[in-house]
Amino acid sequence: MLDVNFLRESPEKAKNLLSRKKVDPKLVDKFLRLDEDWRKKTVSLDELKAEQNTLTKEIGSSRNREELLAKAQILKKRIAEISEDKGKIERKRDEILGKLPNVPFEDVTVGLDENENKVIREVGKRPDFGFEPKDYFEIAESLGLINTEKASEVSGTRFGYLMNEAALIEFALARIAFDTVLPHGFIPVIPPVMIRPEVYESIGRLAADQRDERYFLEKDNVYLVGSAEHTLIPIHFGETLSESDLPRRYVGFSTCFRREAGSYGKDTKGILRVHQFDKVEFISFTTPEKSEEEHLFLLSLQEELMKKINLPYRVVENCTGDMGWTDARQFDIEAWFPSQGVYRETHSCSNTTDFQSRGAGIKYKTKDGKKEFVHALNATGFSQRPILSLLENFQTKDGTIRLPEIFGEYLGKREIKRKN
RNA sequence: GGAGAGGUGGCUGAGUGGUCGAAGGCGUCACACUCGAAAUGUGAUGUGCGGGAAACCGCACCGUGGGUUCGAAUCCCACCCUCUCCGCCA
Repeated sequence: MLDVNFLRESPEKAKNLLSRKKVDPKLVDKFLRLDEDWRKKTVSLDELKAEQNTLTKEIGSSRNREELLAKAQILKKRIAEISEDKGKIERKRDEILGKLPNVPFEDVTVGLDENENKVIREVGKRPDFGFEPKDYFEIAESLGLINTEKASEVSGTRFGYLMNEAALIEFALARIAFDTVLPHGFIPVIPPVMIRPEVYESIGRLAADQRDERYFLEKDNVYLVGSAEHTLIPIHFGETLSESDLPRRYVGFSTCFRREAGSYGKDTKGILRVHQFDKVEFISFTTPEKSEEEHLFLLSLQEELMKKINLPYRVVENCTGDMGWTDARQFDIEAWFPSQGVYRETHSCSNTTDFQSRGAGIKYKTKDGKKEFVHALNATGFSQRPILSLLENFQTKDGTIRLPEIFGEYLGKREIKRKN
């Protein structure tokens, strides 16, 4: 959630920045009106309670109880009334606060949607086939790597069996991702994939724009996570770290569950967009001063990964209209899909500043003893999508896949051939 | 799934209606002692919100939410969580 004091002290700035994220700036005014009202109610309620406290102490030690008790009765009623009033206002106020996403940094390109994302660089050589490249799904089916027909029979649409080399490549990618970041002090984690509603809410992942995206297990009152990030960030829920602990970095591997509500008809073929996939995720907690630097560091790790598996990619900085709810700045990495001649998102990299840590109560103690909220960052390591890009980029005319060198080490082989 | 125990400050652990934001211990910090350290002694040491230029003042917080009461850590109700034993289980 946003800092209430930021809204109080710099409402014009808040409105300006929020409107870039397509948020109605009137919400801020609405918030401030309710907030002022709330503060007034708080003052009068506190005064009455102070009165009650003194009165109550007198009753305990005094003899003319009758008189005082009558007074106390009246006070009690007034307190109940004002308290109810305050509660109502508070709920309305907080509801609006829940509708406000993190503000983007001032210099983020203002735009409506992904078409206005800023391309920062394109890296790697796109393959130059002497033939019409096939799409990953056709390749995968012919090589027995993906079965969606059976999966839809068994589980429904947007599921797939990842099979044979594809299954093994997933493990190879995960291992490459871990091996790449472990030397940088990342703590390896297999986190829980179920999360309690209060905690989910606290990190801004049940906000209006994504609530429908979550699977909820009613019987047990838990959500399935949409990313390892969701349980990795609250690994320090309610804790205060010390400045010398920062940056604190984690690398996690988990299955991710997404309902893909609202994406009906989008990418229905194949497994580019599925309800369940595995992903390696990087998380970092830093001081506010270091978070932009850390953000670039995480991005550099992602690029290192892409270079290791030789995928042509580009880096974009998301414009304000295409940023995540919790993000102040976001980069995406998009891998080349030659069959369509387009780049598709395979990674994202976000600086959520103190938006998530405020809700989750994750602080750090500065060297001079003050407590501040940490900045939290998250970035994709490898998910399943790069497998698809690999199949397309390293296909050959006879249908064999010739994988980059690193897979010799991590997969034990570099060729995927049609099984007679 | 069955049976039982329990949730109090950074930790541990007292507290069964007012004098309790909460004893004691540990830890942490400051000071003293010391060449320095350890040990010892003295003092300090929770969080959030609101008001205030500030000093400071007020309110709230003993798992969560309700209730009883002039007054609740303490009594009542519901829920959540943790632990132990049994059962089941990768």
